[in-house]
Amino acid sequence: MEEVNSRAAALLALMGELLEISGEDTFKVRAYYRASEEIRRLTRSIEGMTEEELLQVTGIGRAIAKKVQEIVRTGTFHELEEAKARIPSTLLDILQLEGVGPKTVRRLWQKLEVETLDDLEKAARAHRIRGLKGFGERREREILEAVQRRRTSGRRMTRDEAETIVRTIAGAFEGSGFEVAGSYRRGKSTLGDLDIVTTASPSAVNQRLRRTGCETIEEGESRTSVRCGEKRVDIRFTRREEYGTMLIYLTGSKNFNIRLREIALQRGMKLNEYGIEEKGKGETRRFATEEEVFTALGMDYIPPELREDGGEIEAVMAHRLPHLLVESEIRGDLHVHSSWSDGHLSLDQLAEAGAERHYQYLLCSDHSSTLGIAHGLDGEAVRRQISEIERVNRDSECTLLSGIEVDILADGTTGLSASVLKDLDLVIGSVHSAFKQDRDVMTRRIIRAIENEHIDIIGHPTGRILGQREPYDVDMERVIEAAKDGGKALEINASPHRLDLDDLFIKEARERGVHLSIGTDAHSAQELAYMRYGVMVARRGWCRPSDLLNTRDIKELLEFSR
DNA sequence: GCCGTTTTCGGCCCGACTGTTTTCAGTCG
Repeated sequence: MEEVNSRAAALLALMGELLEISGEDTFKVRAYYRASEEIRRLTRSIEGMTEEELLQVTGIGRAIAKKVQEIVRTGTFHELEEAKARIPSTLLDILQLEGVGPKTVRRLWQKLEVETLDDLEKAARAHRIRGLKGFGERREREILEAVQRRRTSGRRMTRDEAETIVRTIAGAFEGSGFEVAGSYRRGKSTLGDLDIVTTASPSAVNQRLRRTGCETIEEGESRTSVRCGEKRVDIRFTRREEYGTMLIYLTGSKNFNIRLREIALQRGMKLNEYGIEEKGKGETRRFATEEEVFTALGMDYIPPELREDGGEIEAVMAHRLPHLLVESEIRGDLHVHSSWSDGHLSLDQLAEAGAERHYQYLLCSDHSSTLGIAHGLDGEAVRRQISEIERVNRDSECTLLSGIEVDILADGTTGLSASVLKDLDLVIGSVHSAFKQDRDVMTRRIIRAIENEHIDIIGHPTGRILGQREPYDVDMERVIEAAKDGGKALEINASPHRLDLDDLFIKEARERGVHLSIGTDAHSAQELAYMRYGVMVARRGWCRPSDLLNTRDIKELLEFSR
């Protein structure tokens, strides 16, 4: 959120990592991680917060409150600077390796003077690691492999990449059900690995997995891990009558599980992935569904997308969890391209594809002509497209709305003139050039577009492309404020390569009452199905149906643009 | 380092799996 908040969150997390390597008490380490997470999620700026106000935030006590204030004043805090002087920061790269934790990092550093990935690779190749007590040949080889994997990949998966892997291994579960849990089920935009729960028999699955071409990492009766195309997949076997607790456990998040188990303890129960044990009774109650588990804990059901320990537990206790948007409430897609610019479908085919998805409308939003590569439309082409859309709409179940995705030029003006834009049903303004502008220039550029009376929606507001391009430097705080003042909408771009806005900004915009719209940015009929990703991140941002323009019927929608 | 309808001190989520262990520490989720 606020720049200073993310800085403080990063520094507190860094402190946690350094303390881990120093061999500090794990509870102290956890306290830093917890405080970091809380500050990252905070919607107000820590700048100007008093110590007493900071203490109101759960997970922040006297000591961390003072450090936070020191960060606001000086940009860092002295314990952190001391720790950094003591511990080489390059050790953090080693800590990130698969199978390498803080104790290992510390020993490699102190015994073998390993400080960098290069040092580690050399030590492994020279067989110096196997000489350490507690390490063997095998461990040395695994460390070396982890270093090499880091060098070749390490990038997180997009959701469509994850789905490809799921399709590859689905055959191994044939006959029995399986469900992808973990961050996938929580609707995260990118995924580090995949977690699968199944009631299938371990031996059958293990045997079939070997034929999928995935490499086995470990194999057991209750858990098996494989690597498919460099990505790790963890599979947990469970009995049908324990499915509910196992699914909760494997869906996470980790912090959510910790909170849930703490709540169970407070109520005299012990929760694990097999069930709930009433304290002192020694007898475990089992649950086939998640709903039953939440009920047993005295809670309403919490949808997976909210399970981040980001306020949902407090909300559910107060019975104030929002009714989240579901995909069937979406009445249309508010960002699609046709063959008039760089899309694959004609206007007739678009209308047909929309009707197949039972949509009332599709916003046809081709590029404007300033974007050369995309064969954009000029004013003349826009006029011809409008009359062509009128023709298509005469006998189509799904109405095409006339629109454009107009470039927001470097100075904040638009790539098409007002005389063209005024005749369109809805106008999306997007940044497609000059990404390197500094924060203030970029922010003012986008705000100028928001203030343009003809622009209704800001497309992919931060410009990120997952795993490829960082967001441009923009103060979303100010953009959200401007969108609120101007009554304009911010887009949730549902392309799995963008998912922009992200969930935290969605949540903030929603809380401030800013309109949001979901657009798939589809260039083909299949890509209209990206809507599910958009709904997923909207749910992660706590969106109710009324927060989205897409749930309006066509008449209400057009009122928005007036 | 944080926290309190058990507690202002003494707890802090819980279990699977691995390697090199002769009884368990480290890592992971």
